[in-house]
Amino acid sequence: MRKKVTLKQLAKELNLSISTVSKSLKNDSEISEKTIKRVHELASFYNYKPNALAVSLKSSKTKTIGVILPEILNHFFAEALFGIEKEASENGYKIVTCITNESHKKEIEYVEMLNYSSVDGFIVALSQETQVVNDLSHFEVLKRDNVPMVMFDRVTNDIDCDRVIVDDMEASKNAIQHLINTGCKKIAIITSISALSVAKLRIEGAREVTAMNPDVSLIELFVKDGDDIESEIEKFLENHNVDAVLGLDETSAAICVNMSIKLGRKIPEDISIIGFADGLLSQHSYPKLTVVSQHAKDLGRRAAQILLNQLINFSEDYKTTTEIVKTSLILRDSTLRQ
Amino acid sequence: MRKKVTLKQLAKELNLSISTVSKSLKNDSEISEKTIKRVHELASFYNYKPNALAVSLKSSKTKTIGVILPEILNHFFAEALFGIEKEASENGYKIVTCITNESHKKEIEYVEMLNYSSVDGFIVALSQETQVVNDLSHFEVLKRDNVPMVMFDRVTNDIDCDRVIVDDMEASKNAIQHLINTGCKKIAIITSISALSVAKLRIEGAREVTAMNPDVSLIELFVKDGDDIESEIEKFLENHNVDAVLGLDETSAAICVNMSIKLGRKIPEDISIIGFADGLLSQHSYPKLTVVSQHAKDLGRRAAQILLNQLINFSEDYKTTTEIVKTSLILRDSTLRQ
DNA sequence: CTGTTAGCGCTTTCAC
DNA sequence: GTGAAAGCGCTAACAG
Repeated sequence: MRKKVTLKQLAKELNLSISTVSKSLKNDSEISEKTIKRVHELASFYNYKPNALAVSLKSSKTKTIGVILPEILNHFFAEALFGIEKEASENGYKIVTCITNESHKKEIEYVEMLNYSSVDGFIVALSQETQVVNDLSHFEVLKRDNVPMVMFDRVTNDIDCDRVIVDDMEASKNAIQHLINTGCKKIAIITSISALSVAKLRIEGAREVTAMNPDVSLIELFVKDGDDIESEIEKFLENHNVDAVLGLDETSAAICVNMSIKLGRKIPEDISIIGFADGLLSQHSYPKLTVVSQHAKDLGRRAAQILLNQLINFSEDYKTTTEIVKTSLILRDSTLRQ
Repeated sequence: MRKKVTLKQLAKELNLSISTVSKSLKNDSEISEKTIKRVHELASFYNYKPNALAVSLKSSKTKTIGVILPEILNHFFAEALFGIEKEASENGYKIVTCITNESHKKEIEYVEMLNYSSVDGFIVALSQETQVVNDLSHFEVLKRDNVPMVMFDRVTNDIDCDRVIVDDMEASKNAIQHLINTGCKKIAIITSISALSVAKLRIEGAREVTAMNPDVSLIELFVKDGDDIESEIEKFLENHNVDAVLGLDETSAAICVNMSIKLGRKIPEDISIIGFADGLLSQHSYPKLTVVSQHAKDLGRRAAQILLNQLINFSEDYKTTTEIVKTSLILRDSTLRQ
């Protein structure tokens, strides 16, 4: 099928040895100007490109990063992937993308598939199932083999690796504090992802701030997987006359906006809404949603930078870091009282 | 850093030759039961896995597909990627994902990067710039080398390869016809991607149907790259008292909904809206948007299936096909008169 | 300045 | 039943 020019063929045609051709292509000072020129000319005539596989086998570097994501339809991860891909490609690395669909089993399969030896390192966000069952043996194997790895967003402290996260607790505190500052007294937090590490931190932050404000009450709605989110939220909003909602994930937040409108609640006069969301969803909702931006693209970029740094300047006694990317509250018209 | 067990080491430890070990692991009938057992035991003790690079170099198959996408933040492509990844991984293939960001130059770089020889085949959706300048030489090189390739959604007829597309013209016709059937007389088509092949087909379809209905008028708004889409659309809706809009891309459609509300137009009493959109955006807009679904996931899956079929049963005289995936109009509450 | 050689880890043919 | 040897395409140490 595909027949590609090799050093061997160039060498034969030029009546040179393979190694001379190889060195010439690298403009090795050992080789005469004239030979270098001849070699380059024939090489570009045939559009010669070294076989990446052979180079990798020799050098045991693939210039490839394995990226393991729980989802891709979620805008957060799409954006993170975008950041990772950008950083990687700018540094001459490719990425192979694996989507676990929140499955622990698939995560294990992917890690095993990529470890032999098609990638130089990993960037991973844990699947929901992995976080629930808390079985990390597949990553322990990687660490034992000293494979560079950085986790982002969905991380664990049980594996010693670099981490890039958002300060979810702080972000949540700020959001709740902002609601309190603008006069809200009866605040709801709503989410369908309460099992995730990130959601737990957001919940904790919300509780902490409300605990410090005795005149403010906090009501929590955790929609279970499989429940009909829309109707659960609608019911909840009907039964609890809250004056503010913090949606802990994009979907919950967007649904809160729509259901409030449906129930005839005026935003922001009757109800203030903030969401953890970055996506188009919130930019194009009406009214536009005030959001806690997690800067997913930056998270991804940063994770890639840290990994690339490890790949390029590897040293035996590497110290692991946890980097916290700042979130920000992006105020958008009219989901908040002034 | 990473020290992996090789056949060589197993062979040494077992006092066997490399080839015997290799055959044993494949349960070759030439080898004695006893040896096979010993080998398997030691192999699983060391958790031996063959080095993928070496296998690939030998077989010149990488079990990897190169996926070249113009964007990933666009839900359509995220969904297509999801479909591709799913199909690929179910068949033991990995994907390397490249995002051109609509740049022709990056597209060329990626194709060259992957062609030597890290992927077995390509799945590509052309970048906007490539469609505009219509320079396809990088793909011609691939075809000359007989590299399996399938294009989807953003395709060209100038390269002889498999294609998976949506019948954009038909879809557009159906949408416009639906608007006409529900009594709309002054219809607008709005888009910010008028340069793309897909948009051109949608425009053509709309024109064709309206031409056949003399009492219906069609008004077109093509927002240029770089313009402020929101205000352009707002201005347009203010100046043209249309009773229906077909948004040719998700963003345009969502903005039409929001701007109509902002301008006090009642949906669907004053204005009916349909959009080419699959995303959460439309599912969670309020009122929910009626959409032409492009079934992006199926497009991706199908593209992958066709490519995998080529990779697995390759024959010299392969006939190229263009497959058309059906679209469907998904009616959602209240953006359309009944 | 150029060539020989060994080797990355594996598969496969051919001897023994 | 088992092993030696060649080769995938490349790099690099070492000879000449």
